[in-house]
Amino acid sequence: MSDVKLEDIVSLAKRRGFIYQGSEVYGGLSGTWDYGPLGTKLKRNIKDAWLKMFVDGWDDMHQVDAAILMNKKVWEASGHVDTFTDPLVECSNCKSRFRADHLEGDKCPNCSKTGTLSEPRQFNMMFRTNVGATWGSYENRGGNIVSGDISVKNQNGEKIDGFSIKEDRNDRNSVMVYDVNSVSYLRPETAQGIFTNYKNVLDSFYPDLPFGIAQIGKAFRNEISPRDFVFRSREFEQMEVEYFVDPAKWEESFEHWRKDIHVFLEQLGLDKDNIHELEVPEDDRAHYSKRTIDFEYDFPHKKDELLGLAYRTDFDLKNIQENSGKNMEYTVKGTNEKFIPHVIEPSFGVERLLMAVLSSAYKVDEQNGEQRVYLALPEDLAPVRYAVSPLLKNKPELVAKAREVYKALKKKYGNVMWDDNGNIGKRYRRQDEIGTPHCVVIDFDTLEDGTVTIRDRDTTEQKRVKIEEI
RNA sequence: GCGGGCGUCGUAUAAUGGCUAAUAUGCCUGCCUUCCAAGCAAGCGAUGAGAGUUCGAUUCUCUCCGCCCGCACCA
Repeated sequence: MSDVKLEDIVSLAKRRGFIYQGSEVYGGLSGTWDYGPLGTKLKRNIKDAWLKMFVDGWDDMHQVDAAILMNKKVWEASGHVDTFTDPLVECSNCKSRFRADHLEGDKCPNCSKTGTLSEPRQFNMMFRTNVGATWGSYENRGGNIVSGDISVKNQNGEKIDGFSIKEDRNDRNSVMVYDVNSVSYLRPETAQGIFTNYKNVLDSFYPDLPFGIAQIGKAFRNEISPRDFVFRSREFEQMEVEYFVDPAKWEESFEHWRKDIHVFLEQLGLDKDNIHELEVPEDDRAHYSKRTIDFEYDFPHKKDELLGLAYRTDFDLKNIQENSGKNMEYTVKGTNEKFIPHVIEPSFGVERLLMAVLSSAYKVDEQNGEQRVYLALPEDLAPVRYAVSPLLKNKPELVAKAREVYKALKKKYGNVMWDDNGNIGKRYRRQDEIGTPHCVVIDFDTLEDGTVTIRDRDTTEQKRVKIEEI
């Protein structure tokens, strides 16, 4: 288990400019987090590592970047509009909640009253409207009105469930209803942006099977209770691949992915002992999946899902073919064999990886009798790779030389920070906390022989090297 | 969503129905400092938002917002 406290991570993330509460100046917005300069860099490095490994590192991988807003039909065909809900019911008497499919009859299992169970569902799609809201009426069920817990009729008198609805405070029988025809959903997964472009990529490249289409992008879910820092939020970033395979060979590719995922996680510095594979049983799998492995990680809050690997069959392409009328078949070159490819889908959450990286890198040790906190980030992930300091900042010749070294390193590596704050010990501690692997210090010897000291974050040891050798 | 707890400088804590809301750290300016949070001096910085009670509210009450914990949920 992780022995780092979540609050320590949150505090450091805030203090050092990794992650801030979303909309903080206005009191925040539940389930949103903003990334500060270092958090943005760390996130970028994680995404780069992923691209390097799975897109650049695999053959026949094609990256796309689809629009977040998509035609409504995408989500109707994918099954999300119908099934992407939590089938909960609530007792209007005792307020307890239950899964609708676990109940028998209309008796509340908690307080035993009958006829008190509502007909709610939590709609997990987020959406935006293209035009302003209109006013409509709803069937008042009595008691407290809860958004998502009432039904709304559209202009044709048909019941529409699940939309977030705002009460008119002046008239409790009137609510604001969004015009259904103007709705476009915020994608709850990036996958559909890939499937909808499958045909386009085929037309441009016609890659041999197996091949993959990769995408990194934001996704949105109307989570009931965002929780555990950035672990579960309403807006998050996914890195997904749809890997198209011959249905007869899906297991081979599945296994390939499974292995590479472990390699990747190790590269991020995650401890093998904290990573657990969970074979998801049929009952818990998504509606499209024939096999799913959840990769779980020992987070500070608890063991929880880090990413998923799913065999998605031909569910999506088949749906698209049926709903769009367009042919999604793949023709094997040479044999002219035709079939709809099946799909292996590894799905990574950037924030979850970031949280795992932070919590595994968070270390506390003792230096000269004092507690030291440092982030043992892998070199490629560290937001700052080199910090450059003059040993003393009131000696112009040292400062000038240090500036020179800084400029050269900055040009070479990019993520290099100038630091002349306080004294040298303070700088080391500060750089430790943001996970800078190397501190370069220019002293009087540098002026003589062109060598500098490089101090290592994890061991605190220093050695002298020529400037050019860095 | 329900129930419980909480919300004070960037961070970590203290205190208070009435005095300039304190301490450490941080940040900033200057001095000093020849390698692991040294020192001196000056400065910056907070009661989540709104309403109510009150002569007076950061403190009491209510609503909202947010965070944490439990339940539930997370195809």
